[in-house]
Amino acid sequence: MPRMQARNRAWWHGKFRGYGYRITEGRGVILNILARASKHLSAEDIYMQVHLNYPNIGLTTIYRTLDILANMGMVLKFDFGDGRARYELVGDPKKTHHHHLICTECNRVVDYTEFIDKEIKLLNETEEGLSKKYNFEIKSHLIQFHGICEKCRKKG
Amino acid sequence: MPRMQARNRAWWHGKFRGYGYRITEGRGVILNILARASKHLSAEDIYMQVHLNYPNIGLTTIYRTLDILANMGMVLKFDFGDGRARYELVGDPKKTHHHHLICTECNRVVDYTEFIDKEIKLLNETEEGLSKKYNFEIKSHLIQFHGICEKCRKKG
DNA sequence: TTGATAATGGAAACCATTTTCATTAAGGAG
DNA sequence: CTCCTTAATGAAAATGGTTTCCATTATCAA
Repeated sequence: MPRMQARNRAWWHGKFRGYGYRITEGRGVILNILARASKHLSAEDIYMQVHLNYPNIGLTTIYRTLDILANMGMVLKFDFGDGRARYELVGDPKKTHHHHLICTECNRVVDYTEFIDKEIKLLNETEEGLSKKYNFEIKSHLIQFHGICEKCRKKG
Repeated sequence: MPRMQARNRAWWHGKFRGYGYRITEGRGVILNILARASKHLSAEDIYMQVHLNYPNIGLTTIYRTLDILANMGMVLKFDFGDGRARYELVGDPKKTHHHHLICTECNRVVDYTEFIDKEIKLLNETEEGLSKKYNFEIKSHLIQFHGICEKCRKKG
């Protein structure tokens, strides 16, 4: 693997440095793929894309990188019920805050951003109330709706 | 395993019949344990309790029963992030509707029922809107808050 | 440039869950 | 109640996503 050029500092270098992590080519590649797709990728999805251009980067590195990214809050990890975790890069909260509609038959996932304003308001109130009552430091929330998607409804 | 007495019909027999499932001792035992605990049990938790009095009921049966219970809507299946699914018997919605606060450090789970009224209202509106817009038949929702619990905060 | 050590990859381990398959038992028909 | 079809079961094996191990490589502070 070629040596990283220390010259061009990518947007994510600062954050990595702040956490004491080293800057490596593999991490950059994974972040770029996440940034390009930005939604719903499984570890293997990422691995396959990485492998096209960097066949010597292993699946283990994908998992390890996703793990530290999740710990840094740079990616969100989801479970849509199909036995593999999915990862999304966290972007500008105002633009990208969304939740998921998950089809329990075909596992299709629809992102929605509607009704988010009201939702955020309620969530903030709830978080505040819960934090006080249970002395819980709330870091994030998860909202999903489960049901049958359009295509599966038509099928049967 | 002794033959089931057909005489005393337990509360769940009707539902099972309706779905074409047979009434077996193992299923009754599992349902009783779920009804007694009613929260957060993993398949193995249930297996261990079952095993005390019914050592010939296998883990496979636990999984299979939980699966059909979930399909019938009699139990909810949760993922609290520790790699094993948890199951809760569904009770009277008005009494038992609750969501979870999950500690990302120790995996402790707190149930909360506060703020549920407002939440339900918003949820209903959102579900209605989403159903129309995406032609999605919404069956259920999942709300979780993640953070650090009281004990872990004190630890440091 | 160098040295300490973090990061890596490949293989093996892990472990919750599912599948297989031979056996048992539920429950409708008679 | 008895018979018979077939759903349900248990033990063992398989599965498959994720993690661990460990020897090697590469980052980066000095």
